[in-house]
Amino acid sequence: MKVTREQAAENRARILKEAGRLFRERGFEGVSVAEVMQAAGLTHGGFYGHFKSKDDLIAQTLAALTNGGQLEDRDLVAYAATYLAPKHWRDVAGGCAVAALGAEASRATPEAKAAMTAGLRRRIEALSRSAPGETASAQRQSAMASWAAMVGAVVLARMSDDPALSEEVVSAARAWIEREGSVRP
Amino acid sequence: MKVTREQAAENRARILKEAGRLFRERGFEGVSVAEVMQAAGLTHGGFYGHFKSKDDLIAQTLAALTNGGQLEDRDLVAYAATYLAPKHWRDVAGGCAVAALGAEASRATPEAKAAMTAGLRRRIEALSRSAPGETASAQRQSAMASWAAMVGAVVLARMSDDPALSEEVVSAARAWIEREGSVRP
DNA sequence: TGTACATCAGTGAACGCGCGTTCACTGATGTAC
DNA sequence: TGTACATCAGTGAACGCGCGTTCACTGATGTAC
Repeated sequence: MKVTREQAAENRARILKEAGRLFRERGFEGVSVAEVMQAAGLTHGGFYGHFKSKDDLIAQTLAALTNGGQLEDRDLVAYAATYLAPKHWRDVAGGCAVAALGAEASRATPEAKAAMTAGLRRRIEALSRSAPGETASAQRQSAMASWAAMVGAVVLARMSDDPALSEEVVSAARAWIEREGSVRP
Repeated sequence: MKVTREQAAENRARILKEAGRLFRERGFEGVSVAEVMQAAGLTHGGFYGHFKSKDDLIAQTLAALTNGGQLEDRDLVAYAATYLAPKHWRDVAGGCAVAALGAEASRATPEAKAAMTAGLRRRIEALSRSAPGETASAQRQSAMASWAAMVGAVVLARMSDDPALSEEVVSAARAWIEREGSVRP
């Protein structure tokens, strides 16, 4: 049964949204095309009308997750507080795509890596504006180091099976970023 | 054909070693049991004489990678310089298991997570000894934040398809850790 | 030390299953008149 | 505006393949005497 062009576009968007949740939750290879389609309320056969292949879906999902919408123009320290809060780092399916899929994306197709690289550039530029430092270059350096600490802290916190240790790690990263952000050298 | 007990132990060790390389390079689901056995110079049928299942192999590989041998008792700043050097972060198959498999390990079995948690504790304790800070607690906090920044920087550097950007990120993290390590607050 | 045999590490064929992908079909949409 | 038909988004059965795992078998090892 055919469907409105508008409806088809909505379906495609829903596929991407559900793929984003499922991939972050279980990884690219832990989710089948059929599962994504079912989550979007469709059957698996229609998938190839929207995407060339599963690899294509992966690349487009990453592009949507890391380059969709505009970045909140928030202060670096405030951003770190949100990013490192339990509400964010415990929410694997709804949280940062880099922390959940960064390592896997580096082994994915060139298209997937390109999407992640573009997202990384955007994030660095957004954080640089409020990062500590005398020069633009110093600000950029702070932004990159802070971003690395945030991503790493979430990876470590999720990897730990001890909630107290997880909390210690994200708190340590938050404190470090706050200290750098308030005390300008 | 049977084989010396000693030879069997060597075979088992070789399976773990090859699994470690392959898993870091391609992820848990990107490597088959048969590939691991072939890399170890054996056939796939013998696998279940050494391990209960593929999940068991994953857990034991992670345990061997993160808890095997003793940690180099090096200075935090020196350790960061090595960890963030191109020679290390570009070597996915031979490099840090946390940066390569941390996110995937958090979705793996409880045994796998337990191995990673134990490794995390060891690493934090080792780095704490030379980390900056007035008190043991402050040192521990520095060690955790530095470790998060190292892991995150390597994840980001590998994710980027632009070598210049990758280099920028690891250098920024290195500079940050060095600055904290030399200027005691 | 030498012999006889039970043990068991490793082999390779075979299994059932779920995966990504294809394809003939359906029927509502949207266009041409 | 109304009708006739081509289009094409979505369906569901089917495909070939590679995977994790099992199992009957082999033959060198290691033990009991």
